[in-house]
Parts: sequence; structure tokens; C-alpha cells
Amino acid sequence: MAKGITRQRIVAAALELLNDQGMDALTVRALASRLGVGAPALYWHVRNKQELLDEMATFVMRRVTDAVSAIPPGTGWREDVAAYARMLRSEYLLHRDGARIFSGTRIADPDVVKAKEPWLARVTAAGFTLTQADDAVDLVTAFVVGFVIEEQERAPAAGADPDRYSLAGRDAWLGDGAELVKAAGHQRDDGDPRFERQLGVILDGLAAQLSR
Amino acid sequence: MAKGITRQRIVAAALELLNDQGMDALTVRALASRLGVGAPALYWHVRNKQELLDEMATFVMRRVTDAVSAIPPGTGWREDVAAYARMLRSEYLLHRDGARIFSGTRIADPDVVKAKEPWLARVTAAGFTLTQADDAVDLVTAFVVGFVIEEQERAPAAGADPDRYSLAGRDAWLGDGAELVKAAGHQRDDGDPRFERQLGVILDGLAAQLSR
DNA sequence: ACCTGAACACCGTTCAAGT
DNA sequence: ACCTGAACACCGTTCAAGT
Repeated sequence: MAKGITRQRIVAAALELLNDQGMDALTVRALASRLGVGAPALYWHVRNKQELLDEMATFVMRRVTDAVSAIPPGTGWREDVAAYARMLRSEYLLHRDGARIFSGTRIADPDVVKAKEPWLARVTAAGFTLTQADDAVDLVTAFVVGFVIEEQERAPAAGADPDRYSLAGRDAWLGDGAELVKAAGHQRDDGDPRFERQLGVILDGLAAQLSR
Repeated sequence: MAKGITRQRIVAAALELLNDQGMDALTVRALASRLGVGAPALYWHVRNKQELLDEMATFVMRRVTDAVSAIPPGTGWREDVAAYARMLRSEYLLHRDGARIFSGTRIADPDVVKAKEPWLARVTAAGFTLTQADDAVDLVTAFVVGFVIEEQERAPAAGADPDRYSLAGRDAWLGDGAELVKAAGHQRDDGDPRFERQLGVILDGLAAQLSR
């Protein structure tokens, strides 16, 4: 029962392993032993590790597009764009080092790419040109990738220097001057509210394209 | 003359190696042999590879902040923000896999972080709150990181499947339907104009915060 | 068709020992 | 103080051989 390795089971196990142990522990050998086979066995089902990563990213993106597709029509472009951004972020956050690992991989399934179609249809119907709508997806995607990479990087890395992470420690590290930099650090709130504010800026910028 | 290894020389050589050979070839051993020493020698000057990467990223960010600091005052917040975005992108583009490698590293030099001070001063002077200015830096940074990761990923990876990269090949891969997705692919222009358009959206969004 | 065993050519890092 | 030689515990991947 432990055998009968399939592509899907490999991908599922790889995502579990990533969550449990993190990026560095996601090795072909560790993945194989979790599946109860030797490492070379995986190469029967998958060309190489990169193809495995692509498959993992495709799985995650499928969840994003499925969720976005489930949104009822007529909610307005702003909510459509925001929903995509939020789903992408939360799916990345679900997996350790998700943004770092999945960005820059290639979607392996055409259906996942094609899922952009209704999204583009809605946004263009709202008055955007096709190029503007396409830019909007890319802009939001780039923003989320960059945002979550930073977010996950800042995660509690065991054994990190606490002085660099506490506010007082950071102020001391910075030394004299730079009052605005320090004040900004103190006001800074992490996570959802910051994400929502910055996403709001992008949405406002997109809205400005309509009234021109 | 080949000896006398110093932290600076190590970082410089590492950046050269990255440019010449790419991310996967940036190994401690290859770096050491380029410097004419054995691999363990580097561990006298640098704690581990991560510290080396942090130092490389700090070097690159110093070039960005230097360039931004050189901008004469009074050019307006919009140009200040745009200049930062453009400098960050071009410095990343200067190094193979730059965005991927340097994102999620920690700045090692407080002076580089403190260089944000005049930038924050100018942007707040233009009417933004400190939180808005701080958000603006982060938003632009996240966008550039995400954008350039995608941009460098799409670079001519030797031995890639040309059918996935040519427009006709992509259309065939996509199969039937998804006319908007295909049309968007055909209209798509890469590089500078796309970057400028998307940056413009962000700038418009920031401008909207002032008129409220 | 699917998997194992053994091997190849590497990694980052440590540590005693040299100068 | 700075570097070498040798080693440790790993990597991703290949390939003949088994079933």
C-alpha cells in the first residue's frame, strides 16, 4: 500500500514535506523516503527536481484559480482583482517559503493558465483595455510575490539574532540619526493590514486608468 | 598577490562569479578557486554562505541608495519614488538571478538602511504620512522584486523548450479557447515599457492618497 | 512498467594542523 | 592571524540490474 507511487502522490507528499521541514529539507531523498521508496524511483515519474517544483507550483496555482473562479460575477473589477491578490497571498503563506519556491516556476497545466480567461473577460468588461487588464494581473502578481517573500523571510527563523528583530535592538544597531527610519519601524504593523493598505494603493492606481 | 583575501575582495569576486556563471555555479568552492585559495579559507572571513549572500545584497543595495541620494532635491515625490524603483530594477538586472538571490537577504550595513532617511523626509514633506511613505517604499520594493524575478526567470535558459516560448507554440500548448489569454500574450511587450506602465499605476495610486 | 543498489560528481562546513 | 588537507554528512542524477 505504501507503493504505487504516482505523480499526484509525489506532489502531495512534497508539499507536506515542505510544510513540515522547510525548503532546505525538501530533497529528493527525503521525499522518496517519505513515500517509502528509494530516491531513483522518483525519476521514473518526474524528469528532475525542477519539474517537481513546477508541478507543486501548478498545484498551488490551481487552488488559486479555482477559488477566484468561484466568485460570483457582477461583484465589480475591484473585488475581482483584490480576491486574486488575497488568494495568491494566502496560498503562498500556506506553504513554508512558498513565495520563494513557487515564484519563477512554470505552470505545467494549460488549464490553469486558461483559468485567467473569465478573469480577463470581467476586467475588460469593466472598461479596461486588454493590455491594462493583463498588466493588472502581472502587477498584482509581482506585488504579492515580493510582499510574501519578505513576509516569509521575516518569519521566526530559529536561532536568529533577537537584537536585530526587536525594535530596541534595531534602533541600537542603526546608531545615531535616522529618526524617520526608526519612527517608521515603530509604527510598522505586519501582516494583513499592511498588505491591505498596499493592495489598496494598487487598486486606486488601476481605478485612475478608468477615469481618463 | 593572489593572496591577501579580504571580505571586500570575496564579495566582489562572488558578484563576478554570479554574473559569469549564474546562481547554481555560485558555490563556496568555485569562489575560493577564483580567489586562488582553498574553500575553507573563506570561512575565516565569512561565517557561512548566507552571510556572504547578505554581504552581496548589501553591496548592491548600497549602489541603489547612493544613486538615489545623488538625485537633486526638489524634483518631486513622484520622480523620487520612480527613481528608486528604476535603480532597484536595473541593479538587480545587472546580476544574473539578481532578484531571486538578493531578495530575502538581510542588509548587513546600518548605513545602507539609514540612507532611506532623506528619501522618507522628502516623501513625507510632499504630504504623505510616515506610514504612507514607509508603505510606499515597501510596495515599490515588493513590486520590483516580483517583476524582476519573473523577468530574469524568462531569460534565455539554454536548452529550454522553444515551443513554450514562441507565441505559436504557446497558443498550441494552450489548446482551444482562452482567446483573451492568447490575445494578451500577443500584445505583450517585455521589459522597459511594461515596467514603466505598471510602475505608473502604482504612482497613480500613491497620488490618490494625497488628494483625500 | 516500475523500482532497487551502487555509483558519480558534486555540495557546505568543520577542524586539526601548518606557517 | 590566516590558510591548507583531509574529512563528514550530505546533495541531484544516472544506470545497470532486478521483478
